[in-house]
Amino acid sequence: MDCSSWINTSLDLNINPLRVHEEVPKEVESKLFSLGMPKFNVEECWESKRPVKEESSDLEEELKRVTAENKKLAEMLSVVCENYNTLRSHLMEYTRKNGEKETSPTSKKRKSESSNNNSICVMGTNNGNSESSSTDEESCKKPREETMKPKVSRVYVRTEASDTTLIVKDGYQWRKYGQKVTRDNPCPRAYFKCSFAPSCPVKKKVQRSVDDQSVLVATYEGEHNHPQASSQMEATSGSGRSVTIASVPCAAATQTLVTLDLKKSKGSNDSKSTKTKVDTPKMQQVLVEQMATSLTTDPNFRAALVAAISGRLLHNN
DNA sequence: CGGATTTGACCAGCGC
DNA sequence: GCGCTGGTCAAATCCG
Repeated sequence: MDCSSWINTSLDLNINPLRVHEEVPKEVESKLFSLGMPKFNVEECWESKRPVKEESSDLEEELKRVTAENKKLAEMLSVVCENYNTLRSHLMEYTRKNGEKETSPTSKKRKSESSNNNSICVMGTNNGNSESSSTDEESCKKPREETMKPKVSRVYVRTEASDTTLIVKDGYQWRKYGQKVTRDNPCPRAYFKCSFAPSCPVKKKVQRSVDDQSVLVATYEGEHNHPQASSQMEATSGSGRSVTIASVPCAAATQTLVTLDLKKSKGSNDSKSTKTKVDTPKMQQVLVEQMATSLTTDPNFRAALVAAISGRLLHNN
């Protein structure tokens, strides 16, 4: 996976050379300050180098050094990305294995359901991106048979409390086949089957949360055996809500709560605004902040960054 | 008119 | 065994 496709790690160091002799660009300064970097004055850096302006060889040397550091930084960043991707894939694999372990042979239908909530996402990011299929429709109709239990994930979607529809737009096409009022919740539960592919065994239950009526709880059972049909969905669904499900492992391991306020997207017709390739914008933000924090706590990185920026300024000049 | 949704009936698991 | 409950079916209805 190419990490650059979903997180822009570019430091965007191409600062306008015209402003070099004036002051540090406000956005750069505020960015560095927000990252916990001490305010530094490029002017001072520049001035401090002026006495040696005649010694061009020194400058060139310095330039080479800074360029090398810059290159090194870029390499470090790519290594960090690689490590992150490796860890992430390991985590996904572990989560999947854990899920299979927990969903293995259970004889009783309802007992298995209660112990099967192995994957919980609080959405925004719900899991609809599974590729493999473990059961067919027939096995779903005969839960007593010794079959692999379908993977179960849960997704929480924030909507307007006044919105009575139980539609969670997740990139797949669903056909409602039933609705039931359950004992523990006065709000009806809606039952959906994936209608994009006739053989797709995935089912979805949607019900409002008892605690918070503005939160829809969508429970997914099984895994899709076809690609995501988000484009079709966006064209056919009547709901204004739009959620693109990410393949973030629904993290029974981390139980990270990420909510997506769908009210914002409701007013907007731009379906792309909530559409991300992998993660939700909030997840991206969290990841970027984590990366920024880990990087800025490294004194070596700070020094290298200052050198890289000043070097770039010199280079552009 | 065909596909999607609604809704009452039916079935099966589970606890007592 | 019986009643409760969740899940599914399928006829009726709706809607584009």
